[in-house]
Amino acid sequence: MQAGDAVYQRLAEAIRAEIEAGRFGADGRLPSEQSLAEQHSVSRGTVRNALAVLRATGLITSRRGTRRVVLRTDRTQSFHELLSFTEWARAHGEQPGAETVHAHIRPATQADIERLHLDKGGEVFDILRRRLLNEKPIMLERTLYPAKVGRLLLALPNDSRSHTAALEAAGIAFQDSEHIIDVVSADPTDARLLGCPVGLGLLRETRRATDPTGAPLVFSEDRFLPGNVSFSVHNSPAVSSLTRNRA
Amino acid sequence: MQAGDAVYQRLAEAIRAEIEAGRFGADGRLPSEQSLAEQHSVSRGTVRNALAVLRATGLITSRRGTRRVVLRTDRTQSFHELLSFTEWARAHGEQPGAETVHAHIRPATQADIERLHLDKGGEVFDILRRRLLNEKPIMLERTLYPAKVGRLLLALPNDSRSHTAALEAAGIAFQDSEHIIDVVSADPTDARLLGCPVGLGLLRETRRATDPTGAPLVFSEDRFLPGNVSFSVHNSPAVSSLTRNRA
DNA sequence: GAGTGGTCTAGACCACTAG
DNA sequence: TAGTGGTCTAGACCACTCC
Repeated sequence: MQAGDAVYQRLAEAIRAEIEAGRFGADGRLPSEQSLAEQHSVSRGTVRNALAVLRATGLITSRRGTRRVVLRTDRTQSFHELLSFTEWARAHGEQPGAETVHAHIRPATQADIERLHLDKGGEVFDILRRRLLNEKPIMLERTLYPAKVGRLLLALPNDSRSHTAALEAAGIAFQDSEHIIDVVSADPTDARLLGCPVGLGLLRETRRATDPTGAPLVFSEDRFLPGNVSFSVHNSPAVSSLTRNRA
Repeated sequence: MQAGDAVYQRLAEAIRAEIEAGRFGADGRLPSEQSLAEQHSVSRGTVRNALAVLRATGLITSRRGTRRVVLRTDRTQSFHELLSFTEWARAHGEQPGAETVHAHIRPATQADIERLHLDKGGEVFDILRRRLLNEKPIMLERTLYPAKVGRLLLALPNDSRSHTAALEAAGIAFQDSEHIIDVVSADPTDARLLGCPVGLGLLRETRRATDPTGAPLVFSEDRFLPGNVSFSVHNSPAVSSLTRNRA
């Protein structure tokens, strides 16, 4: 949503907007770095920083000798939409919903201590929510916040509000996130709350987000009913963010 | 495997090796950009290029005001390991295997034409392989190559050799890849070849790789038996390569 | 041969962290 | 206040694409 302060971030946003508006057409060629630099009165280095952002998301190509080419003109997803189910659903023009199954502060287990880098004897804010899309349940979300973060959330009355947005408004900065994607078999709780048979294969996304110091802000595990969502990743040799792991 | 020609790529590799060797310790602080530049007799810009590579893979942090910190010391995965099942398995010290179910050149369907950007009336090299890990079947791999690429592969006698490695040896350059991950229900063919019940939820990875001009080199769909592999992605606000999609 | 993106340099200023 | 990474500039040379 908010454009960054840096010139290259604002420039990236401007170019992205032009691409989405079809300014260069699908398969269109972008202006040269040189001319973009002149048009926006910045140096070539700044233009390159901006284009690197778009390159990393697979929006444009990059190849020595020829102009950059537009690969897609569709809306791209922000980092925030990846962390917030609510923002993601809204951006897709769908009606997000949430029903809290439970939400309470409890002592951290050994696993929690490791996942959230807590001190021994720490507490966590443990939330289980059933997520709806257009009033149909599609996902079960188990979220753990360090108690310090959780207490901020407990002050919020509204169940349907985005936790992520609320935390950002409170000055909590999300810096990095690590996502693990695999399949898990529906247990009796999943089956009851999602209305599916026990043993059905659910798409699972386990996620941990950290603040700029590397301190974990949230650990969560989402289980999606099959056929509702997929995840996609763009990769190039220079920056490879996806890894395949042995389970 | 082969380090790139660029100074920053070789430097990134050198620093990565030092990290993996535990040179700075887990949670250790890296030398400043300034001192790295002096040590390696390069400019700070080149050092920053190198560190950006490590940053993108989640190996090190990046935060204004403080030294960079090592996040992980474990082996990182190369772009090639993401494209080649064989290389990936070997890197994990496991025994990869492949049994070809079928492999033939056939006319492209309409779907193939779109996926591989073929001309009307084009042909594809269609391969179905059962993949083994330590002699146990774990994945079914349906691969489509444009006939032009496929003919290169047909010249190879050995079934167990990595197709990706063979193509690279033949001068084919992989530039970008797009991966889509979701769950799919095992059909009768999957069940028979993987030895699982029909309807079991399989982890599916659909992948398309392109050459530097953006021309598709391969389209493939892998279906993994649950519990064998997972995928992980590292994301940060500046470069967000993961997206969640509505199926 | 002209134009393009990839790489590298050298220097500058700023925002932020930490002692 | 000193040190650090983030950003921006200006200029250079090269590898590559395409005419």
